[in-house]
Formats: sequence, C-alpha cells, structure tokens
Amino acid sequence: MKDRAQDCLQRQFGFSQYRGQQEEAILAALAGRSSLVMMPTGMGKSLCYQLPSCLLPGTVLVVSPLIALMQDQVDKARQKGLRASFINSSLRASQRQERLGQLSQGAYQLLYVTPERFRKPEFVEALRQVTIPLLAVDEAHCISQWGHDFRPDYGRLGEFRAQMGEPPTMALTATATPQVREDIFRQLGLGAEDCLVFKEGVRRPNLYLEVESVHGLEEKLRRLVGLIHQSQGPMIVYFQLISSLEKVAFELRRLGLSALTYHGQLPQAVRRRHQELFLKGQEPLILATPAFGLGVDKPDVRSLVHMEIPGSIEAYYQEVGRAGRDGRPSRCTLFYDPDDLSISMDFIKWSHPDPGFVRALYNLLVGQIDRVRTEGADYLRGQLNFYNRRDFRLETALNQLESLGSISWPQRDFRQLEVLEDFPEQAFALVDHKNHLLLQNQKLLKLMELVKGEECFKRKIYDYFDEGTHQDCGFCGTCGGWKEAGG
DNA sequence: CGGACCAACAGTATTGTTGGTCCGGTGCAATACT
Repeated sequence: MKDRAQDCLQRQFGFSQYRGQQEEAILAALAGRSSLVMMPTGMGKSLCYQLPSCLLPGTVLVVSPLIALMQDQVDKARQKGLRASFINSSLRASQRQERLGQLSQGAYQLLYVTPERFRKPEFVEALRQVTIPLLAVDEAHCISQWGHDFRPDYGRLGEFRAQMGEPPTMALTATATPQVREDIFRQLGLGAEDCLVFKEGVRRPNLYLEVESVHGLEEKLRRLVGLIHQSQGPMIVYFQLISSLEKVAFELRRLGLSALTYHGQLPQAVRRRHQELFLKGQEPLILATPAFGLGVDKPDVRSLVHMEIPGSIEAYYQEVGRAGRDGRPSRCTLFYDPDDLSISMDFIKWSHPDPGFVRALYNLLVGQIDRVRTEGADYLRGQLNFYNRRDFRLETALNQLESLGSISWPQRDFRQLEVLEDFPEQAFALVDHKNHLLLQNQKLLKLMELVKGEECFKRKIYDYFDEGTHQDCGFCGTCGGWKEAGG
C-alpha cells in the first residue's frame, strides 16, 4: 500500500514527497483507521483524504462547511484527474437528482456535502448503495464551534455516521485544544483510544502578537489609522460587530482611506467581489467580521488588527493565523477595551436559551399559533415573560426549533410560521446546555486573562494549545522584537 | 422591558434631565421570481 500511495502521490498529484505527517495520515486511512489530522492551512490537508480516494474502492465522502468553497475544491480535485463532485442547494432539483443517481452507481471517488445534506432521506438512501471507505470531516472544529447551536447538524454527524455503519473517519482541522479534540471525538462517536492523532505544531514564530489597551472607538480609530500607515502590506481588520465595522469604514472613507468591507449582511455578490479584490491584492485593506475566514488563504497579509476582543483563544488564534502565511514577520494587534467583553458575553448568552424555555416556547406555538402569526414576537415575549428585546435567546430558540425540524419559519416571517413536528426531546437531552454555556464563558475569560497578563503572550497561547514551552517567544508584545525585525 | 446614545430642553455654565430610538457573528436548504 505504501508503494502504491507513493506512486499515486507522484503520478496523480505531481509531488515528489510528502509534507509533515501527510503520509502517516494517508496510510492510516488506507488501513481503515480513523484519525484526527491537525495541520495549519496551506499544509496540504486535503491531500490526506484525496489520495486515499484514488486507491480505495467506493466514494470518499467529504463533509465541508461552506457551499462557497465546494465548487473550488471540486475544481481542484478534478484538475488532478479525480472523479469528484458535490451535492448541495446551489444545484437545481434535477441536477441534484442526477448526481444522486451517479452517486448510487459509484461514479464518484470524492463527494463533497454539507452536514445538512444528511437530513435528506434520498441522500441517505443513495449512500446505502455505495461503499464509503472513508468519511472526511473538513474544518472539523466546526463540530465543536457550531454543532451546539448555530448549525445543529454539525452536532448530529455522529448520528449520521452511525447510520452509515460507522465508516473510518478522518477529522481535519488547523488547530484544536485538547478540549476541542475531545468534543470532536465525542460528537463523531469516535473512541479516543482507537483514533490516531496526527498533529503538526501550531507555532507561528513569524507572527508578532501584541495587545494594546484602549478606550472607546475614537481612540481605536486613531490607533488604527496609525497602523494602517505603518503597514507594509495587506491588512485585515477584524470586528465583532457589524455596526462598529460600518462606523469605522465610514470614518476611514472620510479620512480618504479606502477599505473593503466583508460581513454577513452584505449581499453574496458583494462579499465575493470584496474577497476577490483583497485576495488578488488589488485592495490592501479589508474590514471584516469573523465571516471572513474559511477559504482565505493569502500568503502576504502583513498586519492584522482585532478591534474588539474575540470570544475565545481559538477564535483569536484562528484569525491571526491568516497573517504571515509566507513566513515573513507580520504584526497582529489586539485592541483591548474591557467594555468590549460584554459583546462576546452577550453572544454567548444569546446562543444558549435554556431547554426549558425552548420547551415553553414550543408549547406556546402549538397552543396559540394564530395569535403568534398575527402578533409575532411581542406576543411571545409577553406570554413568556421575556421582555428584553436586546436578548436574542427567543430568536435563537426559534432558530433551533427550525433547524431541528419542529417548526418552519420562512423568511423569519411570523405570519408564515408553522409547527411541523413534536418537540425534539432527544436533541435537547443530548446537549448539556448549562455546561456548554459555562465552558464558552470560561473560554472568553481565559482569553481575557492572557490579554491582561504580563508574561510572554505567545507562550501562554502555545500552552493553551498544549504545546507548552519553558522559553519566552522573544517576538510578541510582552517580549518585544518587532522593531528589530524591521517593523 | 435593558441600556447606550442622541437630541432637545432647561436656563445661563456647565451639567442634568427627559424622551425617543435602536439593538445579532457565523450558514445551510429550497423554491419562486426576475
């Protein structure tokens, strides 16, 4: 097998040798073992499941989070001569039908889908007709990040995997703390003991990570302008809030500085265009929310700024990870304002409605659907004694019920709200809401603790990712070294 | 019914009060319509 893999690597993929632990991961997959592969973006994660798809019988199924990335992934795989395809909602019904047929006939070596696809019985049925020698879960941290609330189907992958007869599984991600690793294993139904772990280091010596204490948007803006002038190349500025992003965009424009924007409220076409302009180097500055991330692989990002503290060390490190991919020194500045902590704390709170509350909401929908349709959210708030309109747990609860198939709520229009199925008891029994809420808050506090600390900042981050070192990094806000590096 | 923010007002220098308004990051699926 080893020789065949080596041969395939050269002929089909045109590489003379493996990088990092690619070979080990590939051989594990060929031997039918499950694994967790942690590699930084750009290290060739996709090869780890693409190569096995050439040598294994049947279809390697790849779970991928974004439709926007799938076309590109499939195009690249096809360029290497793989019989690859995807099935998702961007296709017409007839195309989907056709591809399902192809799938069940074993026409694909590689098929990309979102976790939501497993909800469709016809897809599950088609899967039954083919051998699945490997289930690859790309960007597996999404399981931990989104599976609990935002995209519950990520949390159901273990269930779907069981339906398929527990095929060997490869979870791939850039970075994962021991805790997140556990979560991935658990949610996929993989025993940690029979799952191999392949891990490249998370260290990024060329990133200069610094924290600056600031107060208020005005001061941030002033400092940001300074950083923009100093930047020696492309720059990403991250925001937690669309509103402050837009405010800053406006102010920069007033100062004659042009900046691209990127966030979830912009139309798809605009997002695509702005991302493209930035990636191609036609505009060096982009203001973005965390929506800007997956699929951003630009080598020469020289500066990165966090205008508000992110929600966890994982989120922070993933975002700064987009700087300096080319290995050259890059400066990442986090503006720390204690007032901003409430932003992430609110987000965490809002995404965790109490199961009892969701239950009460559901009962109310069943009993009073007519009044809900005519009077909408205000009626629900009144009935549930839930008056704070700045607390979005009501909306989250409705979204959860919709995602779990209990209600349908098209266009967030109450007039069209319908109750479809019973309250999904099991789904809520499975998730330990209180614990998860606590965990998220701890993660945020952990980041705050690091930010406020006076020891080597990077060392503590490495510690967090279980790559402890006893030496200071010599290249961060606490250790210094930026000027010496030519900054 | 929380709270940040702003404008208008009060009444005469700065500061306080009141009332109105606005308020969430991340994406899938799927069909109708243009």
